[in-house]
Amino acid sequence: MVIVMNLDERKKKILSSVVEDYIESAEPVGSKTLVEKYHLDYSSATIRNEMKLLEEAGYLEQPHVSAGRIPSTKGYRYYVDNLMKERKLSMVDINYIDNTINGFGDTDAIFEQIADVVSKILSTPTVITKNNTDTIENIKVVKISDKLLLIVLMSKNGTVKDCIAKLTDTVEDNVIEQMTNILNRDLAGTPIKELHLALNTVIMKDLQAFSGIMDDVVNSIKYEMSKDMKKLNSGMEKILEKPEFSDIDKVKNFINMMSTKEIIDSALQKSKDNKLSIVIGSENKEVLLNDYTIISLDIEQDNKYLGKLSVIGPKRMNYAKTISTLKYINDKFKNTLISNKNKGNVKGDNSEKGRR
Amino acid sequence: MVIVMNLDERKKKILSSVVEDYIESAEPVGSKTLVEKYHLDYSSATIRNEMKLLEEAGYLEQPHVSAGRIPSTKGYRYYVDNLMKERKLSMVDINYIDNTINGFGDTDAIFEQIADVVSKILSTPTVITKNNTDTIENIKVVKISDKLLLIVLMSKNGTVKDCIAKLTDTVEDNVIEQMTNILNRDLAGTPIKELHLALNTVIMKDLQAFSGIMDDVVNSIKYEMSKDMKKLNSGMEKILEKPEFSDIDKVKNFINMMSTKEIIDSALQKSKDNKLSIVIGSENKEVLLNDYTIISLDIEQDNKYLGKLSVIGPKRMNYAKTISTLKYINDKFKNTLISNKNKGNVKGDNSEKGRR
DNA sequence: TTTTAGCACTCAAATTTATTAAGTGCTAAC
DNA sequence: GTTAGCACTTAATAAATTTGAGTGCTAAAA
Repeated sequence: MVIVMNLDERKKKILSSVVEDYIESAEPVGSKTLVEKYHLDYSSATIRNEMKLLEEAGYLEQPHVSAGRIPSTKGYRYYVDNLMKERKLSMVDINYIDNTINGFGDTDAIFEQIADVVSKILSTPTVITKNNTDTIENIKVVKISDKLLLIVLMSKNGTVKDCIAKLTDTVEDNVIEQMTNILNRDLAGTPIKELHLALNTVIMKDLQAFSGIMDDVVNSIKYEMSKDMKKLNSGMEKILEKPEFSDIDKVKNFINMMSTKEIIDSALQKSKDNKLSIVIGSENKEVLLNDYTIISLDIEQDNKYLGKLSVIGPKRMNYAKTISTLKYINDKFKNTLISNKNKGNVKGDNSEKGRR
Repeated sequence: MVIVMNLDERKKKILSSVVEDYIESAEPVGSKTLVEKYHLDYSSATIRNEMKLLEEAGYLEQPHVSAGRIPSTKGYRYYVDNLMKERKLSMVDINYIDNTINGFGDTDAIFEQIADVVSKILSTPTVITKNNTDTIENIKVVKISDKLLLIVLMSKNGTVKDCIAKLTDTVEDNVIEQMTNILNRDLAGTPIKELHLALNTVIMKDLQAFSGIMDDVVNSIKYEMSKDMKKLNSGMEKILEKPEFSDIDKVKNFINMMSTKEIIDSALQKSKDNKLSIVIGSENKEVLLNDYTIISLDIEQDNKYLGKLSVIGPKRMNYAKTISTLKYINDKFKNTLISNKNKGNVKGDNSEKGRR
């Protein structure tokens, strides 16, 4: 679909240098800088001619005539697709991730930890979108005290979510059992995003008799499931330090945009096919996001799609580092977290060794 | 301790008008504005003389010689203590609160809802500090599946908190029972803030035998209890619109300050004696907070102290509205939320009526 | 044909200067 | 005690000036 120009080696080198310098410095890059800093064995005049051609081909832009060049969306795209070198995550970052994400708590808690860690490392807001195509597999209701029930929802993909229901009346054990059975019968297999609706139907159809208790239980479930379908993470403190946010209006617009669920929602729905999706600047249909890049990675486990981890920042973001961070998190996630299969196996291995 | 000047009626009226106008407009208030807007039956020259006296007495300050006056910390203090009229919360706000806070979820979830609502109404960041002098009353451990335990912690004050522990090995029912008994025996009465320490002791002393499972359980509890002892709430979007944040450095400093746990921590510990505490500007020992006011209200229920609800904003905050909002929340809280006694009573009343 | 030195030109950003308007303090009269 | 009137101060705004980074083009060199 997109026609990729054939760039000769020198042009590639120049483009890649401009992108990398601009990512680092946030200043338009001039011909002199390129020659000096990136040891291009040509005079600045030659580089200037090349840059002009690159601009005419749409890879670079010039904020104004007496400024250096900055990459265009097309330039970033070419860089990401063809020029960028994979880089390994630094040991500092690896250690930080390993020591911070501990796998305690329910799925949401772990997602939150991940978003936190990614924000810290990349100095960027991070959003986690949970998979709401996942379906309910099993519901348990546990009586904690006279008027407190604990409801545990387990999904097909193995995530766990629980909520507390405070009852207005006391309730008999056998009532709880009946209720649990009905809930399981009617709700098993329901996609989480349809749970809201399904609960209404269930109440109408089969749970009239329990209406007193059910209101409390159902409302608790609804509330728990409805909240933070998208988990927005701060990371704001650090992104504000970036030079693109030296303008107060940009700060406000960005913060507002990030708080507008609809914008973020629609932006994140794009990447359906690819596990790693990179949407740069004007590639994003939402105009307000045209100055930003969103990089998302599907989080999977045992080939089950659990959700999407997305990073939102200025187009001038460190693509290489972002991608390697996301990938590292995903690898870690696959092997250690939420499911305990592997953790169990490791222990199993140890005990076998011990046995001989 | 503080010497309160005797201000005559005219001075009081002027001071109160300056404070209220400045709270509304964020601009230094001049003598002419006062005469016109607040119908003071004197010429601007007279008002100027009075303002000069008020400044000399320390109630007002002048940003520069050709500007109007703004209230000093002492001026705000006098206003809050002596001049401010209590105002009722508007019906719009009351409805918003009533419709948004629903009482579902555990204590943390409800606190979060409250912080959210307060932020929205006051356009200000809101912090909730949980009472960590509360003690553990009862611990329940529920087996959800082979390798999943649900641990429910109930405190003396009636708050509930739960966490999920993922086990590395399967566990027998009777083991869970034994473990639960030991946990309850050893931990009942432990203050929540000492739980971390106490857990270590318990493991050392009585739970050696269960070490395999306990690690997971204990870590889960620890993690759950350690996180968000202070729940910081955003509300940032809206506070940024206020004119004091038109300077980008102030924005950054404020956001950084709010993210620095220690500062907020120490600032909130002040108000020990009073249920409603107001710390204005330089009354705050933390220098970074000298431009801000913190208003906190103890949240209580059945005379039990559950935590503190605090609002942080510029000195120029709407004191009357903030206070009435906090009070309304607290009243609501006392009667409806967390505990279900009242809710139960209401239903009971209904059924009695129905019975006749 | 490709590269480069050299120079005129452009334009944003920084700096300086001028203008404006809001508000005061003081004096002298009411 | 109050107030009209006026000189004075100063931040904010606008306008003018300077500076400097970087370009594009031309013509000569490789």
